[in-house]
Parts: sequence; structure tokens; C-alpha cells
Amino acid sequence: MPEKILAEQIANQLRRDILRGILPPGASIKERDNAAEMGVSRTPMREAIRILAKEGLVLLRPSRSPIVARPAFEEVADQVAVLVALEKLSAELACREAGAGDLAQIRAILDEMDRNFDQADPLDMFEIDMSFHSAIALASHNAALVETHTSYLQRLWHARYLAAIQRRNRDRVIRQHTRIVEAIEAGDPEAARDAIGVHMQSMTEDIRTVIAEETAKIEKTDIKTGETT
Amino acid sequence: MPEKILAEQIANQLRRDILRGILPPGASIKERDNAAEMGVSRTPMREAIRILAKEGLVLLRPSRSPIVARPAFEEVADQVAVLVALEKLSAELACREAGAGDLAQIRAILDEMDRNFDQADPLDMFEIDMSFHSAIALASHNAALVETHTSYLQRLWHARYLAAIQRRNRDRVIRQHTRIVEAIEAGDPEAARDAIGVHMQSMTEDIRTVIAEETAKIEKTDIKTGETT
DNA sequence: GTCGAAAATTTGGTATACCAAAAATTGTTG
DNA sequence: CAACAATTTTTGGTATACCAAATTTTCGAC
Repeated sequence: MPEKILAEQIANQLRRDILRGILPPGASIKERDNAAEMGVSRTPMREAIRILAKEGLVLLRPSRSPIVARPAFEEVADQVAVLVALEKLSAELACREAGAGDLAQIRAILDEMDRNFDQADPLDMFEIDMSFHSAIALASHNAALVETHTSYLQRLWHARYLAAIQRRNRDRVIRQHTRIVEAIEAGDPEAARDAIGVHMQSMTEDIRTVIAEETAKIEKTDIKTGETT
Repeated sequence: MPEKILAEQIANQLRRDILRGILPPGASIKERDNAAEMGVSRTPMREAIRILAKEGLVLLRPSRSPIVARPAFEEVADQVAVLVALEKLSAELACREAGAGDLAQIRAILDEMDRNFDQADPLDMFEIDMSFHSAIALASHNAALVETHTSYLQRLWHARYLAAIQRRNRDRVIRQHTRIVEAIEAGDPEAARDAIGVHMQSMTEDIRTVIAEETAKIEKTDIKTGETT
């Protein structure tokens, strides 16, 4: 694959730092300073910040440095509601459009999660989980849906990652994923929508819990030190 | 409202030219030439082109000038499938979340269309039609949904505009919009989803017909003159 | 007339400089 | 000590120049 332009490389690096908490919510991203640190000019840095702002990972402020977004639960919940609709559409279309290769791919990812859930590194397992959902979107054979779905996966990555890490539940995840796969293999759109609905309901609850905990932690820190950004 | 930056103004102007057919599908947008014509530098022009590419109105090509997108029916149909899911979610959430002001706004737009459909300029009427759909999205009180829905409205504007202009059917549109409004006013999510489904099915058929006609027209022109871009 | 090589042109990407506006900081006064 | 004014700093946006790569055009040989 062709080498990415500088702006995309910078966006990827910043995205990784944000998703891994190296750049925590509220941290400012100074265009000039960050560019100098990376030995690049402002132009690709500016472009990269724009990319991340579009993904909802960074918040642009007029005449102030952009900051790493710290979405309230309500914002995340809004995005999750849209993601649920997209995933339901994915599963529904996959029931109709998926080829044998698509189904094999989806099943293979489920089997891999089943085998390796406990041994694998949590981040790796989380990424496999995301690839499961992406594989279903790809099986829909709807390019616009794939693109929008990917955008929401990226936006929600951090919240979902925290939720997945802190509320790991192997049996529940495998059971719910299995229901989804079986519905798609059976070509049953209604069953697929229901299975997606149950799975995403669990996830929403997990995210709510995790964000509440993070918010409590942050408020305690803010009161203690009086810190602002 | 604060004055927009140059890049956004340029994007708006190019968008208008594209949607109105002044820049037809396939026309190239030369960064340097267009910038010089508008008396601006490449930087805001480049940014504007990026904005339109994100909206699907412009197709970026490596080492070649971007061109005005000429989506195949399949691409448009894919986007419409996603838009249908978003509109159903809008209507569903609006049933729960809409305030009295939201309902009044939606009803007012319907009444305005009913009164002025035949007299008003077709472009004005089309824009009112779009504002009807936007009002429902706004009534959902889900910011992420509003943003994604707006993005899809923009991407699909040209196809929908052509379809609306060439297959105008006042009674059908008013009837279908009325069903949607009544379902939302009744707070009935299922009825709202059904009404949206019927309405968008009609629209998809109209778009299919119009794109088939446009494609036939373009192929005839290409064969005749051998023109390429 | 065709084909291949060389030259020219076009293009996207990036670096750097400058400007106006907004925000933050500092100093002065009451 | 607080408020206000002046100054400084930071910032986003834009203009311009340059470069490497890709594409197109031109030219020469067969």
C-alpha cells in the first residue's frame, strides 16, 4: 500500500496517543509546538488536527489551542444510538448480501475470540472485537455504510475500549456475538437486528458506568488541584 | 453569526455551483486556476476542496485535478440506504424527545409546503422539503445524528434535487409527509418508521429513474463527441 | 504512422513568513 | 486588593515559494 502523506501519519500518531490515554481528555494540542516537536511544519499538523476534529477526538476552539475531547456521557450516548442503527442496518444487509467468503471471515473472527479471549493482550482482543463489527459492515456491501460505520468506530474507540477493558465478560461477549453470527448465517434480518440490539444495549450500559467513574475521578482531581486547561 | 472563513465561503460557492449544475459531473476543479480566478491563494481553495470531497461532491484523484463526482446509481443507492436508517432513527427518537416547539416547527413546515407547493420556485420548495427532514432530525435531540444526517443530505442533494424537480408529485409528497407528522405527533415510533419507509422508497425509485436518464444522456454525449476529462 | 524516450507541464504536499484577532499577562491607579 | 488599561503572547488563517512525482506533450527514429 502506498505510503501515507505526512498529515495522515501525524493523525495516526495523535489518534493512537489519544486512544491510549497518553494525551488525556482536556490536554491541549498546540499546532506550533507539536509541529516543532515532530520536526514537521504547521501545514500537515493543521491538516492532521482537522482530521481528528472530524472524528470527534479533538475539540477545536476559536483562538485557542485545540484540546483532546472529553465527551460527556450524553454525547457518547448520542453517538452510540447512531452506531446501533448503523450496526442493525449492517446486520440486516449482511443477511441478504453476504457471500460465503464474508460469512467465513465473520465466523473465523468469532472463533479466534472464543479461543484466545483470556490469553490475549486486552488491547489486541479489543481490536479483534472491533474487526468483528467491521467485518459485518463489510459483508453488507454498502460502501457508504462502511465509511460512516468506520467513522463512528473511531469516534467511540476510547469509550468502548475503556468499557471493554474495565468490564470484561468473556461469556457474555462470546454468547452475544454468536447469536449475531448465527442470525446472519441463517439469513434472518429480524433475528440479527434483535441480537445486535441486545449486544449494544449491554455495551451502552458498560460505557455509562465507565464514564460515570471517569467523570467522578476527574472531578475529584479538579477540585483537589484547581487545574484548568 | 460570525463571518465564515475564506475556505468555507469557497466551499459554499463551489457547492452551489455543483448542485445547480454549473459545475457538471466530470468537470475538473484545478486548485491553482480556480484559486487565481477567485483571487485567493491555494491554501483556502485546497481546504474547500477537501470539505467537498468529504461530502462526496468532489472526487480526489492522485496527481490529477479533482473532479465533480458523478456517482453511479449504486453509490447513491448505498447512501440512500444509510439515509433511510438515519431518518427512521430520527423519527423514532422524535416521537420520544420532541418538545411542543419541535412539533410546531415540523407542522409549520408541512403547512407551508401544502400552501405553496405549486406557486413557489422549485428550488425553494426543494429546500423547504429538506428543512422538513432536518427539523425531524433536530427534534430527535441527538447531536451526532443531526450531524451525520446533515452530511448525508449534503451528499445526496444533487441526486435528490434532480429527482424532486423531474418527478414532482405534490399530492404524493404532501400525503407522505403528513403521515410522518401525524405519527410523530401521536408519539408512535412504529408508525413513524413505516411512514418514513414508504416515503423514502418512493424517493429511491425516483432517483433510480433520474440517474438512469442522466446516465443514458451522458453516454450518448460521450459516444458522439468522444469527450473525456 | 507508430513507438519510445526526453522534455515540459501539472499536481499535491510541505515549509515558511506574515497578519489580524483574541486571549493572557502585566502594570498602574484608586 | 480590585479593576482597568496597556502590552505581550498565542492563535488561526492565508499567501507564497519550492520540490518531487506523475502525467502529458513533443520529438526523433524506424
